[in-house]
Amino acid sequence: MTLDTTFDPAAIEQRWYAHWEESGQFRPERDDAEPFTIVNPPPNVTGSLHIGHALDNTLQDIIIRYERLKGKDALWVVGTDHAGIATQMVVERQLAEDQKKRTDFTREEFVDKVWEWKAESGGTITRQLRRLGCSMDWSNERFTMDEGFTRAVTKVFVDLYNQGLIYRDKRLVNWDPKLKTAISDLEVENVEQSGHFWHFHYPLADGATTADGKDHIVVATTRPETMLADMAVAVHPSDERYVALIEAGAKVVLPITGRVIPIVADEHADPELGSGAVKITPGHDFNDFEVGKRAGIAPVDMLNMLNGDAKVVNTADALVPDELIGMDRFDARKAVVAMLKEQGLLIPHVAKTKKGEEIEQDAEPRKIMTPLGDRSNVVIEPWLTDQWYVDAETLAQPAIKAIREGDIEIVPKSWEKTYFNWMENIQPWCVSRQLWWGHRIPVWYDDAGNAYCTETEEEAQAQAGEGVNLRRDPDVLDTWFSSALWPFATIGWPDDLVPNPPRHGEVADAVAPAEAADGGGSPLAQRPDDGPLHRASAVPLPASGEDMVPRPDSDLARHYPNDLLISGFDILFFWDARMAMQGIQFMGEVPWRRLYLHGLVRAADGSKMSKSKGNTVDPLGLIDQYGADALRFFMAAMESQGRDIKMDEKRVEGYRNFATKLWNAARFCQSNGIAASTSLAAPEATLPVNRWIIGEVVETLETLDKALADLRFDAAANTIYQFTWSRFCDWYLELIKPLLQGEGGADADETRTVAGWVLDQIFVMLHPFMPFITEELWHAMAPEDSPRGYDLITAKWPNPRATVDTDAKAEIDWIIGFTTAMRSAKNELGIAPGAKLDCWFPASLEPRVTALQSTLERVARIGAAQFGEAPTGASMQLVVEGETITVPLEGVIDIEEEKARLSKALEAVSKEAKSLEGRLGNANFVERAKPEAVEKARTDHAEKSAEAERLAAALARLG
RNA sequence: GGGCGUAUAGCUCAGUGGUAGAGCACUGUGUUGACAUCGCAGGGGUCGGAAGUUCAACUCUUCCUACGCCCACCA
Repeated sequence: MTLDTTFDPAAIEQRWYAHWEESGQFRPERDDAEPFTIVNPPPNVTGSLHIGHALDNTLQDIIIRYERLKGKDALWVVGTDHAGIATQMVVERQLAEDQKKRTDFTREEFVDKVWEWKAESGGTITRQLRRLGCSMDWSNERFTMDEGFTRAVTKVFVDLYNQGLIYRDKRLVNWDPKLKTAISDLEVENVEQSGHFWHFHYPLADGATTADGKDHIVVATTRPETMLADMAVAVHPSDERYVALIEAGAKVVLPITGRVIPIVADEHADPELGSGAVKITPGHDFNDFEVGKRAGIAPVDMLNMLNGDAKVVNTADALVPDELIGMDRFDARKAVVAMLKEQGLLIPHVAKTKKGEEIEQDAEPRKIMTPLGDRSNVVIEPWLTDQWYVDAETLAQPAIKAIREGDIEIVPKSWEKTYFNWMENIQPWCVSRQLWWGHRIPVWYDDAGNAYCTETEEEAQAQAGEGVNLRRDPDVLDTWFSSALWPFATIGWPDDLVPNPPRHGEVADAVAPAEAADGGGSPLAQRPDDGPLHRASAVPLPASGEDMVPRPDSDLARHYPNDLLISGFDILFFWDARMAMQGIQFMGEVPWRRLYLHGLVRAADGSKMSKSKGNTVDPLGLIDQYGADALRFFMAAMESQGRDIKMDEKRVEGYRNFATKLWNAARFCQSNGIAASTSLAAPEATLPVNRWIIGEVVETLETLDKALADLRFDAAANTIYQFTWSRFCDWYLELIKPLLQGEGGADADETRTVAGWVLDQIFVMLHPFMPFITEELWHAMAPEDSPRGYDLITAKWPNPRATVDTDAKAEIDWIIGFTTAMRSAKNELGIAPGAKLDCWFPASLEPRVTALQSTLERVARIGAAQFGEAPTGASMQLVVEGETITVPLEGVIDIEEEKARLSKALEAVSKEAKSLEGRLGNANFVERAKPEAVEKARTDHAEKSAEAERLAAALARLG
């Protein structure tokens, strides 16, 4: 197949991707091969491919293609996430366009609508991943709400419940008043906003006074409206101003409503801050909640004055003024301040104007760290509700240990500290969400409020007793609760679990696979923990992995633990850490051996890309313009560990040029009768240039393997780039041109064979980075008479079985050195680059130069070669590896220019020689430095001195 | 307040205990059949600052400065 003169990525990308996928090559049958597994972070089903996905998936695809080429049973698990809040919001927005809202429908109707939406629009991102060239196993594409996954989620919830690791609790949660759901700590973003800081008086009850004779206590707050739900004023137990009040059991009268509340002693109050007294609103502040509990207030008794919309409602004591009821929290804030002011209890803040005048304000302006919901972007309200919590602290312990003991390697290592810091201070994880779209919590309540947590309603009914009225918990689970199961629930858990063989029995494979796979009499039905599910104790049971194990022949057994997880550091806590916890809990083993964390792709100016800022770069646009291969190569080349990537479109363009370069090199080979070889081993070669390039392949391969083993994507990409362009194209192809142009013969045959072999090695080594162009060329360059029987994607990684030929390397290095010196000298002296110049070589070089005559004529543009003592007179002199080559140029060059050129070179070399001389003259260096360093300094010095002498001599000859 | 990261050529970034590299940009030059999405040659950096360790520091240590990120707290 003759290659087109231009390379058109769009034309080949679609064709090859479809072919790979249709022919099942993303996961070829390799039952006997060593498994290698990566699970893809499931993108939100609502998502479309953004630049961060492009990075994340390119890196994974490079590794998975590399491992596949190395012959492993490489599995890249793919699927999408149901993305509870995000998806529900998308569908609600769609309803809003028709002037409808979620609550116009029943829950079932709405959920059906979401499924409809998913069926129609949920495939966007998976199509886009294909455009990037990602070689995932689509035959097992999963969804976090598909049937099997749902079973896994339910089982995990029930198991954790039975183990006492999931419980229901009444406490403050982060409440999103816009989405009207609880969210976890991680979904809250703390943003600094300008706010106010008010001070006011709480009059002391019963005529009491403070130690300094005041009849009130000053409190300060940024949220005055919550004072209506205050339940105490706290002071530090050792605060002299208030000890007497505490001892006397003094109280304060809450302004506006006149409710009398106690003064309590609590270490939380900082005597150094303000008055040292702090209002306590246990129902609306996380710190106050704790203080309240210490003061003996049970959560059920805590006053709550807001509803789910963050509007004022009556507290339990009905002590909210009527005119505030129904008011939004921010309006209530203004109203409360106005009331306090009216009662003369507001202490004005004295500020200075720019002119130095003092003015009074109601409050001190202040920067306040404000909690915002990451989805809704509204201020989060601490709100007292019943929610389901996961005992994250217990689950975290083995996950911490796994990193400490090296069961999981985090790359780059610097992230370990962040991981430990978070895991060691982990808080209970609120997993219930007041949404309709998601995994419904598998808990049923009877009319008395007893909870039954079972996998099915039937089981719950059985437990509750026949005829008992049951009502299912309306909440769904946090999306991350389900995605935490991704590494094992996508590959057969829990269906492929079988009871652990008896520990004392010598028969390890007691369970026949066939029997285990049988659906009806599944061993699952007799699992040991069958039976009453209301466990009395909260003592953790053994992890499921200890009594149930993966069936030996299953994917679950084979591909868990996964080998590697690649994710952005931004989901380290959300997802990675939770996978570590759940993986260990349910599989008894870490989810993956290595965790690679990459950074963010930033805009060209270094700012964070965001839709609202309008500075996003669309990866699909880049693919359209430069090709998927170029974008992928960019991502790889820019991915150095521990650093974000700044978008640089010029660089993407550069890698498009690289693809074009390779295309043209292939065209050149093709037009010269070179076909890519099908031999794994390097061909036999006699010519230095061929022996040299084989050695270069060997070295490149070593460097590349090392870089990929270390997950140094940048080093890997640069290695193959540099070899292809600077070695193969710039030198090897130029050096073999004269050999190809002659009559033919043995040398030409050998060269065609070697060139074809090297080309083949490039295709394979480059394939993980640029899968499309390499697959295209790999087929196009196959010998006419023996087309490839299989595709590059499932070909074999290079194994040249050759070594570096040092003699050949020395010779080619000399050619490169001589050619470069010649070109440079000509350029500096203003001699036409094409001018063929006769040269006088030292007699010692006669054999080499004679053998290389045609090559040197071509690349270095030499004319006649003569040997021995050069004639005197105006000449250009080249010093190459310590030997002088004279190029007589009587009448052609300006002798002064040549002198200047040589002087400059001499100066540079002398400087280096002198520096080395100084070092060698330092006794401390010679005595204390490593012997290799001293030896190297000696040889370098000898070399530089010799070169300096040569240059000096050359200069002298010019008079 | 705690933690992490970054600072190297005009720009974007690699890098190593032994006197600095790439791509782009820039300058000069070249189109007698692979490629102008190209070739050849070249200019350009006291490696953020200070001190220390060392025979030797861009590299290791400490401190400082600037920028960025994460976590916590601010009643």
